[in-house]
Order: sequence, then C-alpha cells, then structure tokens
Amino acid sequence: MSIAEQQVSIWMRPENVERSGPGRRPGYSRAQITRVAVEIADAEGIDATTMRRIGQELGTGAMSLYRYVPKRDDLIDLMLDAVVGEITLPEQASGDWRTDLSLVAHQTRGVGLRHPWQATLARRPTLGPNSLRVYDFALRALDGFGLHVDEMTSLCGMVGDYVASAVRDEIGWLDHARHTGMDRKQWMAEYVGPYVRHVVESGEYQMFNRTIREGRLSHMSPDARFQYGLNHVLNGIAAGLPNTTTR
Amino acid sequence: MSIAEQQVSIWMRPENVERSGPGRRPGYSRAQITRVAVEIADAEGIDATTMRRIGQELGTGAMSLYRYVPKRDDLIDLMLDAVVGEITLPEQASGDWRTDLSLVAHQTRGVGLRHPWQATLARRPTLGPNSLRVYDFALRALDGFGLHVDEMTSLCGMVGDYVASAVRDEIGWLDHARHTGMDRKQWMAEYVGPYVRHVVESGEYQMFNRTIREGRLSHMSPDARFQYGLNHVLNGIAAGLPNTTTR
DNA sequence: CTCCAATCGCGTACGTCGTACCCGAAATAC
DNA sequence: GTATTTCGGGTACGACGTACGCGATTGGAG
Repeated sequence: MSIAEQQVSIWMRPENVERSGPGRRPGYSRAQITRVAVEIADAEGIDATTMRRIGQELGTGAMSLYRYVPKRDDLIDLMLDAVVGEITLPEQASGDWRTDLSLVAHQTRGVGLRHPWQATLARRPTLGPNSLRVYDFALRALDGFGLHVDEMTSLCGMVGDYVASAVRDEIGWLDHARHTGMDRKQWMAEYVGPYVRHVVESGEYQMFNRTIREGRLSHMSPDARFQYGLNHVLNGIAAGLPNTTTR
Repeated sequence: MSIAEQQVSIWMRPENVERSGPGRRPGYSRAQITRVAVEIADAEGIDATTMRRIGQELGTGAMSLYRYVPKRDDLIDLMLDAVVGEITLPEQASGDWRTDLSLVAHQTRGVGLRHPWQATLARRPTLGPNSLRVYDFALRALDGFGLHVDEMTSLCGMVGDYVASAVRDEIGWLDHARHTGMDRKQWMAEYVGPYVRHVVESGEYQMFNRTIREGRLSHMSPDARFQYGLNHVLNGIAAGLPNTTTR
C-alpha cells in the first residue's frame, strides 16, 4: 500500500465492487450511505449529519460507514456531487446560449434550494461525474463563437459565481433560523432589523442607506430577484461574445 | 433581560466600555481577542483557532473569552470584519468606475490571500463597519450614471462574487495542503492529477478536456489569472452602463 | 475604613464530535 | 472442514464549544 493512497481524491477510490474470493460481502454501499446522508442534511442540516446519525438511520453503528468512505469530508464530496445529479439537461444544447445558460442556472438554483446545506460548503470545485457533466454542458453553450476556451471558462464562471452567491443569500437566513428557531419575519425584525435601523440612522454609508430606502430587490419575490440578477449577468456575458445578433 | 437579547447580531451588542460602578475591570478586549484569533487563523487555519487556543495565546483560559464574545460564531464575524479593515480606500472615488472597482477587487483579493481562512467562511454578508465601508465605496463607483440602486447592487455583486470565487480557487489548495501536508506540486501530481488524467482519457466531457489541453489559465501567474477574469467581469459591467465612452 | 454589590477570571464538567483500534462474525475457496 | 479474507461495529481517545459556579477583584456608600 503506497503512502499516497490514503490521500487521494475520493473520485479515484471507487468502492470495491463485485469482489471475488473469500470474505464477507458488504451490506451497504456508498450510494446508499450518500442518499441517507443527504436526506438527513435536507431535514436537519449538515451539522446534524454526523456519522453516528447516519449509522443510526441505517440501523448500524458509526464505524461501519468507514468501510465505504475514508473520511467524513469525502462523504460530503459524494453528497455534493450526488445532488448535482438531480439536474436534468437535454442531450443537445438548444443552440441559443442564453437559453442554455439560463437552464443551468435555474436548475442549479433548484438544487441549492432543495438542499440548503450545500450552499455553505463552498470549497474547491467538485470534480465528481455529475458536476463535470453540468460544467461541460455550460461550457458547450458558449462553444462555436470562436472564443478561446479560457474566455468561455471566464464567462461561464460568472454565471456559476452568481448562482452560488444568489442561492447563498436566498437560503442564508434558513441556516440561522435552524439554529435560533426564529423565522424570517423574526429574523428581520429582531436580529438584523434593529441593527440596520441603527446603521441607517447613523447617517454614514450613504449608498447602503439608499439601498435600504430605495431598493426594491429585497421586496421582490425570490424568483423575480434571482431572474433580475441573472439577466444582468447574461447581459454581461453577451458583451463578451463577438456578435450576439447573428447566430 | 429580554428573550431576544441573546440572539441579536454581534454588531448590536457592543462590549461594555468604560463602565462606572463597582466590579472588577476587564483585562482583555474584543479587539485584542479578535486580533489574536486572526493571527492564529493566519498561521494555523480556522480549525486551529479554538477558544482554548486563543485563551492560551492570551495566557488565560477558554472561558474567559466568553466575557467578551457571546459565541464562537460571533467571534468569527468579528474576525471577518476586522480583516476587511485592512482595506485602504481613498476618501473620494477617482471618478472612473473601472479604476474604483478594480481597486476594491484587488484589495479584497489581498485580504483573502493574507487570511486564507476567510474564503471558506462564505455566509450571509458581513454587516460590520469595515465591510459596510468597502461596500459603500464600491456602490458609489457606479453612482451618477442614472442607474437604479438595484442595478448598481447587481453589477457590484458581480465583482464581489467574482473576487470571492477567484480567491477561493486561488487558496483552495492551501487548506488542503494544511490538512495533508502536501504542497501544490504534490497536490496536482498526486491528489487530483491522476484523477484528471483518468477523466481526460475516458473521453467524456469534451469541453473539460479542451480546458485541460488548450487552457492557459492554469499556467498563468495567479496575478495574471485574477486580472484576466476581472477584465471579463468589468467588461460585463460596462455593458450595463448607459454610455461608457462619455464620462 | 468597612462593607456590599457588581463584575471578572477561569477551573471543572458535560455532551458531542470524528475516528483509531480491535476482535468476533460471516463468507468463500480449497 | 479448514484456512483465509473481509465486514460489522463496540469501545475508547482526544478534541471541541460552552453551561455553571465560585473565588478574586473592584468602586461606591456608609
């Protein structure tokens, strides 16, 4: 056994499947453990998704899981890629980059809202098969304009960054609600409300004050707010394309 | 004492300063604790920044800190705003929005690189005084074009999202290095390298493969890579301004 | 100066976590 | 049957955040 083997990406360590020879056969699987972990995280948050709790849900102990997953962090990588697997994309791109990138953006947002725990786990880009599939589809939307692949990467990144950030904002208060037990109205009224009022009344931060007073974004529906920001990003991408009227 | 008092934002709970009356005088301060915590996090990572460790550095116990900070999460809020305080901005905007936003972007990146732990702590936007000051400056850069404040918010958000994401990518391997002890070369060669090679050789993910084969971004210097992406974002913002040639 | 009330410093302790270690149970090949 | 290999999971260890409580310190009132 090499030294590096213990420190290699989870995607390079497939679970031992269909072994031949002596020895007991595994009673669980990575996919099963991952699915249960996602269910717990959806219902109770990522902090409640402990090895003991997952084991309990499977009717076993915490240590049994380590036959399938090297470390908890690796399990989280599996969870992150698993939920991206919910994204359904057409076989072929539509031919309209705006349609294609909007599709990816909205589907990614859907994943984020269904699994709010994943938004706070911003880390290195996931390299799992599902994530690669979505990433590839997004890049393909910008293919055919004669752009260098680095430009496509940059432009696609703008969409990805926006979606991640928008989803984080959208569900940010949810995590807090889980910890404190207050709902959004309470959160606005009791947690940040008085402080924001205090800041506004202080008179510093002129633009922040205008945001609070004149801004309509926070009064829009979440869907409309997301679309509003996405339109700006897509307009920005259009500026990077050679000729958006043709093709 | 109201029920909500324990659950209010740290920014609404200033430390008791210059109290008159009986009672021992505090031997430490929020600023001091925050500074020590940032030093530890810089040197050893956020996971090493435990209450016990901070106390040890101050020559005291863990529980003493709770006289100054309600919870560890609140201390992290203080740390996040404290490092933003390193950003120095001119009193007046330059008048060129591109210059001003570039300045904010580069300074924010600098903070991220000097304090790599803060990149992984993506949460609700920090509302501390330093963060508000930078946010206000960025918004002011887009004032005077006749844009609605919501449009300025959206466009500024694009810069903020890009910087956060770029910094995260840039230092992402650092956190991993701290845990595994491998440097960047080892990381590329042993951790993801074999897997990426495996993925490329599989032949799926055509665009991902082109990124690996034709992409020059990962071979550029970090500075150049950051600037490359930033230029695309700024070009995108220019598309949202009414007339970029004048003014 | 004496005494009281308020506040700070912080030791102890509890419940929780990830996971290293280890051994008995189970499954297969011969 | 027996040897060999793998799985299941109990026990245990060293962290963590932090609730609780008490002695030490301080300023003001008498």
